[in-house]
Amino acid sequence: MGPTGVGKTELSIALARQAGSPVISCDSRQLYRELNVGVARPSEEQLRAVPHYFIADRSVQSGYSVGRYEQEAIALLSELFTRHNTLLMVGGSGLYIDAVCYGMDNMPEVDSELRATLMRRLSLEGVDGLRRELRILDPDYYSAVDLKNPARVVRALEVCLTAGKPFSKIRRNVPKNRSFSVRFLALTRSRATLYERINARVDRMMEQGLLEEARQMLPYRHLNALKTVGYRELFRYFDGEITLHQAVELIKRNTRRYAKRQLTWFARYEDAEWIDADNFSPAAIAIPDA
RNA sequence: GGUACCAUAGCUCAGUUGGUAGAGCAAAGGACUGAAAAUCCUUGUGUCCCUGGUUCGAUUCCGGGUGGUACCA
Repeated sequence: MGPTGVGKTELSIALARQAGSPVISCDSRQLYRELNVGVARPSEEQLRAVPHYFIADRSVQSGYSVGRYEQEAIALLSELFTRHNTLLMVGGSGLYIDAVCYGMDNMPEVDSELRATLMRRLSLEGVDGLRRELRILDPDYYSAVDLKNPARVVRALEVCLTAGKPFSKIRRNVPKNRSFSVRFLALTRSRATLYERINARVDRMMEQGLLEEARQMLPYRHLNALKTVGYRELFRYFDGEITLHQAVELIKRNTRRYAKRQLTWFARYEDAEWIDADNFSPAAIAIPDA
């Protein structure tokens, strides 16, 4: 794991070879085949060097979610573990990492109409109305949740309404038993270097055709998959709301902020081994017998 | 070379009728169970250019210096 732009992809190839493992991606955006330049997908060459999973193998229209990822990843792992002792998982999506390592509680499938209705109510009455309803349906969660965060309130409500019981009764927060043990390697760099790399990478993405890639995604801008740094800013440019230069600067800033959020997330893995990518060689990591 | 104006946070600037200062942006810290590259919360970081003077006290007023900008030569 590591923040975006820290150098996970490059390192992953070397480590995968060392471990005799494929690379199992844990990235909520590189999943999509339509997203390439903007999500810094590994190069053709890198993909050829080692087998990769969960890279570019579904559509932005598939309505993917962490829940599906957990199921598919666990199924894949148990299949691969029949042939491997050590598997390498690489990615920066914290929630996806948690889903694999600790599991998600089993939640009902929520009808997209219900979500849409709640979103409509959100824009009409604000969070207040939704909060009041949550207070009735799930007082426990109401007192625990960040009530200012509409995403949290909406999700809790839709689960309550679908399941017919409180969200907090379903969200048990008990780690699942997994048949493997996990070693967390967290890559980091000095903040200054990380931010320089991010800024430079955004410029490179623009040279590599991010603008055109984003233009082709315009019809899908309402999908969750496209609520992504690098695309949404360019959508605003297409709308004539900001200049191209402004869009690029915003992509850099928002990517930096994203990296910061990732670092905050990773900081809670108490047993993570932190690796300074500024001076490091793959050989420094001892991979147990592959 | 002369005249005028400016010099305050990383940047752009406001302000202090003399009691060591605050906005925007950038940034920092945090939360997180099917949107997660998402969503949300909190926070002002400072030789007020340097140096003398006046004053109980100067970032503020006065002199000098340095740097910048504009105009005139």
